[in-house]
Amino acid sequence: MLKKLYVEDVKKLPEGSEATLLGWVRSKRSHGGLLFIDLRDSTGIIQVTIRRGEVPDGSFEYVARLRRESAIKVSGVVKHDPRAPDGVELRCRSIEVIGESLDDFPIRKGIKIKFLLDNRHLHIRSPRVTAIMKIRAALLKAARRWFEENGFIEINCPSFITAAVEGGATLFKLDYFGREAYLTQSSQFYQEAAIYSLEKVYSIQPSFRAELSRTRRHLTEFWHLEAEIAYAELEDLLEVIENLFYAMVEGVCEQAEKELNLLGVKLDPDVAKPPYPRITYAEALEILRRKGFDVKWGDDFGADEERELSKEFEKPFFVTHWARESKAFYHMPDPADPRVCKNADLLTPGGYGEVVGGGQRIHDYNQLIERIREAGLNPEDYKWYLDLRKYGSVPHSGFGLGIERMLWWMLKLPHIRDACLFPRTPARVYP
RNA sequence: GCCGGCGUAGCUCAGCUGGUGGAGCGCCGGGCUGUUAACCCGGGGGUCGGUGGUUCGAAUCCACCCGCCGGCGCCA
Repeated sequence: MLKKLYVEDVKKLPEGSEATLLGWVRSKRSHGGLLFIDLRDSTGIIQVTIRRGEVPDGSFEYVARLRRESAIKVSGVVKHDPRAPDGVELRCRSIEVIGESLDDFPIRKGIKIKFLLDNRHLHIRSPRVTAIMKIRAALLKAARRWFEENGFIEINCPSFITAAVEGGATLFKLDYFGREAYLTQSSQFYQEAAIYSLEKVYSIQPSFRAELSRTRRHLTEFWHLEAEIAYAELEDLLEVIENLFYAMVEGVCEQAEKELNLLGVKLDPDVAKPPYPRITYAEALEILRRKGFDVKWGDDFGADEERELSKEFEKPFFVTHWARESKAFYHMPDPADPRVCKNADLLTPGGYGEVVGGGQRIHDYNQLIERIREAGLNPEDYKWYLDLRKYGSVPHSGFGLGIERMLWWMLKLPHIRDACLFPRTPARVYP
């Protein structure tokens, strides 16, 4: 490796240590014979001071002309000095240019969102985006760890599919060697197939939605964490969801404390500590009606309704037993009340809304056919999915969680696209 | 898809009762040995989103189109 030390490491070295750092020139302040460089790498920023006469002939003048984001290699001595940011700086002895910026770096303070998105490939170098991506990684790591500890097997499902999960018009259609195919919007059906051998499965992969939804909580491509569990009923599922959710929040708090501080986010894991409040759809309707909303049985909640509802809670909360007409055909009708299904959404407090959706699936062959017909769909289109109910079908439940939605809530991000490296929205497929 | 907003220098914007396009920042040149995305002096930089129309004359008025932003519906 060309690089052995990182900014984070150098900041911890004792006074007088010699160190060599490779990084990028985040900014530069010139004072004639004295030059300050803020050197950036994946772990942070350190000030480098360069004095004329203390570096080899000619290199001072050369470095003084370097543009922002030039890549450099600096060797020097660690100096603890209260005048430096964080009280530490690197006094330069020699400096080498690795990759010079050929042009003025276009990203700086005060730039508006359109330009930042057009230049996302450069913007992602910012400490803020860097911190969010580290938190995202910590979140996924915590999820995998929880699944691992609880006996789940990670599976990978196809992105090219032929049938919709819910038969909507929200699929991206594509040409598959002359045949019509689509990009997946959920791995649920494949997971349901997998439980007959692996029993408890999960997957983390992109889902695609061709919805022209211009909101701060929609992407056309998002990372979908999904799980499916054999022999699990709704109650079992809710426990899985809240335990996993808590483990993910806890994991971020433990592993990304520095990044949370950098973002100015105060995240208390106790806000996600189970058990979560549970209300039924019928109860949610009551609350909304009390607040003056005109909501009828069977209506799904709009953004305003969801926001108002979420103000009633401090913790994430479940809304269970939705009206069967408002949800997809595969949800299990509740034998105790056939007007509703044994399903649940997990909503986050503070108006951030739905992050998880799931429930118990219909496992009876004839009942599923009946529900497919009721939904105005053709059972022929769901042949292999129906097959799963023909051979040793068992009760099972599953859910899907939007990774970016969870980050959006957890970090109080202004927009869900802030939770991904290269967000995809109806208006953006570049860079 | 619906409603609203915006598009002028590299960036952020002013200019909009029609009369030869401006500022701040950045950039370039010069100065400065303790700055905190420093400071001081000087300089270059434009198909005013596009097309058409009204007019002696359009960044400015009108029509259409394109692009993006914000919100709604839909959802994770």
